Amino acid sequence: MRTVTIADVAKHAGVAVSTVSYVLSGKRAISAATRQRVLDSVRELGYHPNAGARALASKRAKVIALVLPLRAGMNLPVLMQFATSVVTTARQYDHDVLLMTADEGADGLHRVAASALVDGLLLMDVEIHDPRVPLLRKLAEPSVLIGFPADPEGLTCVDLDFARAGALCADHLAELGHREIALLGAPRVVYERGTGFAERTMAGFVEAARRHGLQADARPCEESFDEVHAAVKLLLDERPGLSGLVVHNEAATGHVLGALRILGRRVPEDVSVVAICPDDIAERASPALTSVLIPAEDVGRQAVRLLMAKLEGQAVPESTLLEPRLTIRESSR
Amino acid sequence: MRTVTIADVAKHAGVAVSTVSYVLSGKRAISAATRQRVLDSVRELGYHPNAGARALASKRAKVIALVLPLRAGMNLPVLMQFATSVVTTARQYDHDVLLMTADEGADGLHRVAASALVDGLLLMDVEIHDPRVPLLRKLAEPSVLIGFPADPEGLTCVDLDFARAGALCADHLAELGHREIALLGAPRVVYERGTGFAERTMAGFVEAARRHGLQADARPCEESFDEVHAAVKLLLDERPGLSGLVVHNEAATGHVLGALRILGRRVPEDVSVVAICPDDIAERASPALTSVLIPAEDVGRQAVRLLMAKLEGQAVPESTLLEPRLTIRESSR
DNA sequence: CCTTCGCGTCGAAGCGCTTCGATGACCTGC
DNA sequence: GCAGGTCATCGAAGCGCTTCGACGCGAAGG
Repeated sequence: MRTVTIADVAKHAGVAVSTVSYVLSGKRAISAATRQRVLDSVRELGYHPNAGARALASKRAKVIALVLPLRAGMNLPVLMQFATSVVTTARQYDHDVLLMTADEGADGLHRVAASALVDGLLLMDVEIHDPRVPLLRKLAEPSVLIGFPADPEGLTCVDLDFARAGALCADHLAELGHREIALLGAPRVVYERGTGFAERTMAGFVEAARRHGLQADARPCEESFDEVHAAVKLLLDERPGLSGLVVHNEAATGHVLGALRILGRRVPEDVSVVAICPDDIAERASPALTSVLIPAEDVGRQAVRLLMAKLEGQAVPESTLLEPRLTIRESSR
Repeated sequence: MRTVTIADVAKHAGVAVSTVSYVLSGKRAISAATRQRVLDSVRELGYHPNAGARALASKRAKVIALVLPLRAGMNLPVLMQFATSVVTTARQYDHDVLLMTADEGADGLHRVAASALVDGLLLMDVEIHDPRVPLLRKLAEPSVLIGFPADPEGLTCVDLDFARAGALCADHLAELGHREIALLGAPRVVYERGTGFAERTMAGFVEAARRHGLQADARPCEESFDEVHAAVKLLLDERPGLSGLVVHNEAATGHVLGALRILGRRVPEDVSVVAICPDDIAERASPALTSVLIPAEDVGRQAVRLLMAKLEGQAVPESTLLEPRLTIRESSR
């Protein structure tokens, strides 16, 4: 069973090859009658354009690269949600997604761009001093970054507004009347790496707390139960008056609740807890956690949209910050 | 800056286009001198073959599709590890990976195959009665499945030997002298969906326990703390003599430990716990869990190898089962 | 009535690569 | 010294598609 080509369709419909092409791309007017005849033939023969040929002739592969970090300390469920939404959104624009891991590094980006395998790049988990950023500027390949490097000048970046997220948590706790609050963040290594989002959350939190005149405290937090337990214990020992706790560390969220239980603090009676995490985790915890969700889907969708706009040659804003949303559940009062 | 083509390289090296092609593919003998000259030109000009043109002419895109499920109840970290190892291994064979989500369904498979976007398919999380399987047979596109459908006849399937994994746990507990043991599995929905691996683990466990003359019990297990707590409590109430517990549910693993702690059972003094999960989770738990690891990386690597072999036209075994490995840590004695 | 225009369609020229058959140059052995 | 055989290289024919310019035709305009 030889594969069906555009020539087969043309013959079957009794038109020229170019006519079929124009029907399919809509780049020239075609009479309704002809269009219908062609479309029928396409369906009947089960025609699918050959991707390579199309890419070669049109210089558009209809594929974008998704560069995932896949390294320690990352938040897998969020990453996954994100990847899903990227794929889904890309498909809506009739594009496919090539998966790349960051360990191919800059060479990898160069390779896929130079070989015209992809039309654009989507980089996740961009760091403050990301070695890929300078290359990106050189390549002049359309790209969108998730996260912010130190100097976003001339790039297109999307992210949740983490500063606002941190602030939102502090606002919420302040509103409830708490006077002493703290934030438990990502593992130390994440800060050392200079990943922007973790720092920005802390900064937003501290700043908002200061504005409200609260006593606040923000520190990294490792992910094993024992370390979480130790950290929570230390915190409670040092700050007896502490009554509000923000957790921005998915893996640790459950452990924090466990540690509080063991340390004899009730949630929310003794300590109010607010998490920054996806909704499903917050809902599954017990008690269900008041949370600021990380809108991975929105970010993915938005990133793809921006990239598509760039592929069309449209101008797009340099930075897009997505507004966080607080959902109140059982863990805060 | 026009992009460099093979013709540019040919001119620069003073040879024919076909000679450059043969140097690069190694499909015909080329004198050492010429080869070197061509290679130098390639480097100097920074030449990267155009993927579309190559695909068109050679009928090989050097891209494989990775079809991920991305639905509820899946084990994200494992999935991620798996995806990483697939990408890495594929790159070793000079192939790239196109990411597809299962919700594109059979149409999606058909599309990428018919458009020659990819040379082969890697399907994850195959179910017993998977709607994609019949299509796969029709397509005659080289493919490898992770997991086993009801009838693997004529397909190529790879998976961890879950029956052995379950058995290994039972063996281990029997050896330690436990007489009453139980297995807490995946959420009920996973069994209802007919995902093979969960069932096979249970079967292997039960069978091995029977062989050792142990009293055994295997049940599904949800993933919220409350439900896990309830399930563990019920189990201990019903089976006071229970002293060995196997957990085959990543999300629940931590909660089981928490529940036992709350219910006043020490691990491993009162109850020995064995988990079936990736090593990092087992190590991070406290106490560190004796575990059978899910070798996601091996599975990914093996799957890609098999697919590449098929692309070369080689015959490959219908089914490949990867041997599980038990690592003894602190949670069992 | 003839020119002009726009619409719908066609033919052909590539896009950059692989691959097949052909062509020399050079060696071997009788 | 020449037929036969290698070895290295070349030229050209596609692969299946897009796109540009051209063309025929009926409608509109003078």
